[in-house]
Amino acid sequence: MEATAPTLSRKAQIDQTATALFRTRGFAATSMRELAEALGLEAGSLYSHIKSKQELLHRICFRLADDFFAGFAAATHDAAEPAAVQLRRAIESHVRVLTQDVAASAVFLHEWRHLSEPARTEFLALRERYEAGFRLLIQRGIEQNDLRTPDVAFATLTLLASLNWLPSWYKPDGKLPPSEIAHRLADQLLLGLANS
Amino acid sequence: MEATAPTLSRKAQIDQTATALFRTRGFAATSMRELAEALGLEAGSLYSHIKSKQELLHRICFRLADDFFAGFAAATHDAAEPAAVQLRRAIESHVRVLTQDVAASAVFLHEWRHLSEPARTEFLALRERYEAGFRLLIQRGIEQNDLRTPDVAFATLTLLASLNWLPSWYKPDGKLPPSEIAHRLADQLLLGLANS
DNA sequence: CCTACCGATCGGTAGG
DNA sequence: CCTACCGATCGGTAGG
Repeated sequence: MEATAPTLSRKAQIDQTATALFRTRGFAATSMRELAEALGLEAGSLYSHIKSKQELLHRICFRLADDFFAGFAAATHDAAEPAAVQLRRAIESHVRVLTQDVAASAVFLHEWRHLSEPARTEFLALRERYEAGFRLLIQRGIEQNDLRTPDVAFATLTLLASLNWLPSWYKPDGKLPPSEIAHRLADQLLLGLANS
Repeated sequence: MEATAPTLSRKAQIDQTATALFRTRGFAATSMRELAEALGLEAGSLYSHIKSKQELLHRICFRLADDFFAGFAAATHDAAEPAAVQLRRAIESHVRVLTQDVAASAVFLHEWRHLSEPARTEFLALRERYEAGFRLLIQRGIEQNDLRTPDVAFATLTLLASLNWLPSWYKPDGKLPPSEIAHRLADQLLLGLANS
């Protein structure tokens, strides 16, 4: 019956617990013994479910990357829309992915550098491609006269930076629902803090 | 005569090299043997200059904290100025500290959680106090009718987030001088991306 | 999934 | 600043 608790496969349980530990203690500072203990088993037993510690990090980082790309694609699917509207949708999608699994997002944002090669290089290429998507939206928004900025690349980095700080303070049980957070972030970034 | 290279004390050399390693590889993943090798000596020899690995992290993090506070105090010294002007100065000061030593800034921003207690708690209290300073400026800017935002705490976090992403892409030899970067960041954050 | 273990490496110290 | 070393812990494996 197990009414409330969702039944996760052992592998999914390991992923989830590893994500939480990597987030709070960092990848390098988390030992496989800690992870095993958090799951209530012995260190050696982990290896009947996973190949290595590195594999855990790899799966976390690349699953998130997939989610970000899927969300971006959906947000910009309607080519008839103004770029500024697509940008707003893309911001909301980005926030949705971040808030859906804050722990995994934090690992994605801060622990990717511990990926071993060639995964690390591959990861950076994906991230660059994702940023390029936002850059293009801002560029087109300027051409359509809806946006303005002296430096598109600069503006893109700043925008994503504001969004990516979210996992460091967002609490899933907070009073603001993710959609409202996304809305406010988009407003603040697009309209600024200055009055008129 | 050692014309160009500044003569650093051995301890300062250790700090500097440790900062660079902690930044690129992370605190936990950096071994004292790596650090020693980068300095051209044996691991054991480090301990005639420092007490522990932890001491290195502590010094880096708290020196930066001092710099941020000193800059903020100078930026907001003139109580006769409108809060919005003080805020702009504080943003510029923050960017100046970040760009002055990007490696140390990155360690300050990402490796502080490896501080052992009670330093870690003390550090978080300092950070909270610093954020409160920005929050107050934004609050007063609203009262003086120069700023607007539905949520001051939210706006403060977003603003600092945008600034704090800088060490992850800033290159000291880039074409934009720090003052210009500060100016653009302040503009983008205060005025937004939207046209009119 | 456990027991028992491997070689490697860790932060740090003693003695010079 | 080096040599030589300490106990502890690391990721991972063999065999069951």
